[in-house]
Amino acid sequence: MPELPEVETVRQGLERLVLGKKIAATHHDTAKAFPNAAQEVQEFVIGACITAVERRGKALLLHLSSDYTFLIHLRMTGQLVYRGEVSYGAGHPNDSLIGKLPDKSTRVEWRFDDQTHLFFNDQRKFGYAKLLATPLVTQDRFLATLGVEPLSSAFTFAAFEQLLAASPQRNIKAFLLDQKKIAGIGNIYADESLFLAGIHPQLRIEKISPQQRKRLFDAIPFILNLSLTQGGSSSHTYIHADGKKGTYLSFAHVYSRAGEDCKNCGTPIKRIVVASRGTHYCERCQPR
DNA sequence: CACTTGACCTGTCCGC
DNA sequence: TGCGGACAGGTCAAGT
Repeated sequence: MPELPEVETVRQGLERLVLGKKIAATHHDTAKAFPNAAQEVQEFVIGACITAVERRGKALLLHLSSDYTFLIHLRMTGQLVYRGEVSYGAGHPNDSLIGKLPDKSTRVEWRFDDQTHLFFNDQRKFGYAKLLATPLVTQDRFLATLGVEPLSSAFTFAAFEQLLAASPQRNIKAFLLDQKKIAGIGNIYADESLFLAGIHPQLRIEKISPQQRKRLFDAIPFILNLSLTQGGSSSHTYIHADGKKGTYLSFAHVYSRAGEDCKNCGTPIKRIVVASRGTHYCERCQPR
């Protein structure tokens, strides 16, 4: 569920909380979550400092002073949570923080030399944190094929139209979810941007009018930025780097609102399956 | 080759 | 209350 705004919010939190910290130890539970050899970790991680925190699509990059980089993907339920020495008691204003760490969902733990910790928690074990030599990061199979960043200056209407023109037969929702076209849109923001653009999620791209294309092009950065200003969307598994929750879903237009009234016209929001994903839309505002 | 589908996991919620 | 089944979405390998 972490999509671009959630991952970017985590990135900003990590930049504030762990930039410059020196790694004293690491611990991990499964080879899948952290596939590197112990020898490699000992040599390039222990004693190294975090020099930069970058985001590409939904992936995070923790650059180290050793010229190695952790490529971290949260996938569905991954969380990166920093804990200092402070412990919050019940009833404290920060009681929205998830509980004591590490817990049974902890996959990786980084301990810094000031005795604070960064935890990578992942209930469903889809995510990973892998160590790569920094010059090889851009060659990673996932990163190398990622599409345009929708909040960058490279995402122009001309570029968007060119991408659409290359997939005339595809339905628009599957296109939006394809990270090789545009990087960072997931199920929530695909549904929300299609609602704002008034486009049916199953509409084939060749059937989308020039006006609708422009509305969709405008809606994508609009909705991503709106969510970003709210600190990302919230579900029971998404959490900030400091352990607090986001708020966006509380005012989603269609996502997760099946059966509820459309905020535009009052028609009940429908839920269908498109590209194997739950898909929410208003059949009146988003005609086929 | 472009695209679609099922698998990967585990916790939660709903109906019986 | 317990239990089975649907559901949650990001990406990749396998299939069309």
